[in-house]
Amino acid sequence: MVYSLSEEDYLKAIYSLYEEKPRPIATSKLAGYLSTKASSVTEMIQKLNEKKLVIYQKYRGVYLTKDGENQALQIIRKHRLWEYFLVETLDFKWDEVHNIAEQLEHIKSDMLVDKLDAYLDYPKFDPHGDPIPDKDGILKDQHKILLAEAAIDQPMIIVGVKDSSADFLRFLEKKNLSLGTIIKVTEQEEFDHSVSVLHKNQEIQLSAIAAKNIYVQPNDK
Amino acid sequence: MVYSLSEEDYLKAIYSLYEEKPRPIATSKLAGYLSTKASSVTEMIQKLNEKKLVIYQKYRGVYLTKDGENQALQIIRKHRLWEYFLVETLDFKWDEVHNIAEQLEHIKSDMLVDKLDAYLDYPKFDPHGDPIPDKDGILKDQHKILLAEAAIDQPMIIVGVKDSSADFLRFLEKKNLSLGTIIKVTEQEEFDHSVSVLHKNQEIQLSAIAAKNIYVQPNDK
DNA sequence: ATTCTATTTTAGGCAAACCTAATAAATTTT
DNA sequence: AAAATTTATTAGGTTTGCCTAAAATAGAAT
Repeated sequence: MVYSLSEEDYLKAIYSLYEEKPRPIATSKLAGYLSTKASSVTEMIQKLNEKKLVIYQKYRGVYLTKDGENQALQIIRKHRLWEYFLVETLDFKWDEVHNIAEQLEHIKSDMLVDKLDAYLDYPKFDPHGDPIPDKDGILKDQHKILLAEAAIDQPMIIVGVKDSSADFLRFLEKKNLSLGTIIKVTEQEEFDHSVSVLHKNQEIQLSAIAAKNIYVQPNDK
Repeated sequence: MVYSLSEEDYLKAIYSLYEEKPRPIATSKLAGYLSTKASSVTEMIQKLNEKKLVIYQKYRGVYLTKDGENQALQIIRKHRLWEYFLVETLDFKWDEVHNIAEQLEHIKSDMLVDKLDAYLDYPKFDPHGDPIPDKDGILKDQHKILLAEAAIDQPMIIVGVKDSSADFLRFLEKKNLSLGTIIKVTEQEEFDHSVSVLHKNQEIQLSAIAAKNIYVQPNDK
């Protein structure tokens, strides 16, 4: 089955929303997330309900069926693969890719997704550190933690950011930190919770605020 | 200004149509090309006329304004860049890329086009041998000729095909011929106009029909 | 020059997705 | 538990892009 751009946006939105908040998603939550009106949401989820992509009961919110979830995962897969492509292949910055990926995720071609995936060498995480679902919709889980919580002297790899504002990404660039950078916490300051990290024999100072916005993962595997 | 998917399709169609047939394009020509009805075409070109992208006069057909032509060229630029990307980077076959590029050409991001162009190293021709307009909409002209018309013993490079059916492309593959292959005509048969070409010390026989569907260019550049 | 034919335009509708305003249901407050 | 408030749904419109059928025009044939 092939779905409209709007239908795809709704499926993705529902999935995204219940990663944090619990299922059934309220109509108003969706309307807020999609910058649309509650009445438009009601209309659309009724349609998706008929297509058996969601379970919807009047006044009780909505959640995805297995089928709807698979669809959502495939869209998210495409979104994140394209983000990875934009950053790794075309040299975009982390914060520039979202809008473009929002468009690219709707391109319909299984072959394209497969070939892109292969070309990128089957990446497991996108540039923001979020996992990329595989062909079957399976997500590798992340084990990512905040740099602020990393143990001293353990080699870590930067896998993403929590704050993906242009300001923060520029800040990281200035400090020579980016996706894939391998660092080691050498010191944690008691009084302001700032940290010192070592990167290629260079000592870098990061405030608590910065350290709480960088995701890292133990560098083994 | 940003235009709808349909508007873009119409602009591109008008441009494509008057590469062959003369300007003003008839409503029915456009309808045929776009697989839509004449009444729909009338409606749309009236809208494009108001937006000053085309000049339209009742019953007398339509042609592009300078602005409309620039828009069309930018869409064609995107289409052909993406085709080049799909074939060169993702290893698609020539005949598989058109539908996907039809979708990708509508992605809106100047930066994406620039970066893609740079990544591909500013290609001048797409995999079918058609020229890719540059940022300013300038087309390099091709000097491509049919293999059937190539002089004997002059090294030529395959730059495209006229027939891009799956059948023909498979045929070429079987003969070990593809985009960029360098060949030399060694013999032209008088009686059936078939040709013999040399490719890496291998003699290949091609019928007149085949030779009339392969575009080549002198291999100097 | 008039008639015939083919093309084009206009008129009137339809579906998708959105909107505002009115109503209905659920939830919270008293 | 009733009233008040918040949230959700329905009703009725709008826009975009398509369609069919009817009317208008242009071009060809007599």
